[in-house]
Amino acid sequence: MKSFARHKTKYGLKSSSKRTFIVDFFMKAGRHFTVEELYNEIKKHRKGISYSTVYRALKLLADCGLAGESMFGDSVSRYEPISRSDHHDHLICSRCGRIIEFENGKIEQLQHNVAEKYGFSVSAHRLELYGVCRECQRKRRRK
Amino acid sequence: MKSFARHKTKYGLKSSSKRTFIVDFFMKAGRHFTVEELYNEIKKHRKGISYSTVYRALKLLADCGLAGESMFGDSVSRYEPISRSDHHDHLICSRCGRIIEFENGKIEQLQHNVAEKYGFSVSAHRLELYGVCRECQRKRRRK
DNA sequence: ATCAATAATGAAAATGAATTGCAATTTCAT
DNA sequence: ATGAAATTGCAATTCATTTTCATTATTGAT
Ligand SMILES: [Zn+2]
Ligand SMILES: [Zn+2]
Ligand SMILES: [Zn+2]
Ligand SMILES: [Zn+2]
Repeated sequence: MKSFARHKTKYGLKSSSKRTFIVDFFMKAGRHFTVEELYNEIKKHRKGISYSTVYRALKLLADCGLAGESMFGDSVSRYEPISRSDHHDHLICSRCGRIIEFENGKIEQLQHNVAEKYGFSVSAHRLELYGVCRECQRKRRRK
Repeated sequence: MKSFARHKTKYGLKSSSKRTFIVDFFMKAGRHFTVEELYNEIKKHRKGISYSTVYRALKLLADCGLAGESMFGDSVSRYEPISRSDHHDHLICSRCGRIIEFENGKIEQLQHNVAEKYGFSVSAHRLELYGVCRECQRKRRRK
């Protein structure tokens, strides 16, 4: 990832094949991971990378702004790659864990209005809709 | 609280003056508390109530649907009394911790539309705007 | 009032994810 | 190649949450 290289210089980091592997894998995957999920996934593809290293790589990406960190109510942090100014919110299936991303300009605008009304200077927000996804609803019906 | 008494019966609970005190205090306070905050607050008004008891009372209220539980990104659960069908969302000041509640019907409607589009059956949602509140912005300017 | 059954309580221990300390290893500019 | 500095693995620590368990309190029945 070119942008990670940029940050690497900026923060005086040294390169490491392990971290590179983690970063590449994560950025390419383009989906959400807990530290443990990413650790387990990476373990399948390359031996000898510890949990700590995965953890620190994700933290680093989050600090660099290349990864977003969020907790969907279960006290476990989840990370996802941030392409570049691609904001989105989440639909989370309580049954199967599926995470769907969406973006709604009108909602964003209305949020802005609300913040303005209270004199708030908003730097971030999160909108999460919890429920049951279409597939899980179907499964349930068939039973 | 009448509704708590109802649930007490339903769940085969016995009454206890300590728990009653906690529940009353919490429901009347009408604001957000972490377990520790409520514990400390209650300690000022009545001796001999342990952290465990406060913790369990809050959990119970949450199970009964009389308290809402949420985590505002700092990995600490916060509880707030739920009057009855009073949904609202939050503005959270990252500097002073102030929590402001708001409700916006248009946003709620748009959320509903989004869920529908993806075939999601939504049971809950959370919308949190993080930033700096009006007061903190003023303080900062004066410095 | 007494008794048994069961819930509530407090204090300590257990949990579980996040985070850190540290010695060993690797990177990299010189 | 050398040394300063970063990276890594593993164990240890942190910190809120949750559970355990011995003790106490509540409730209904006798
Ligand atoms: Zn699902
Ligand atoms: Zn996402
Ligand atoms: Zn503030
Ligand atoms: Zn609230």
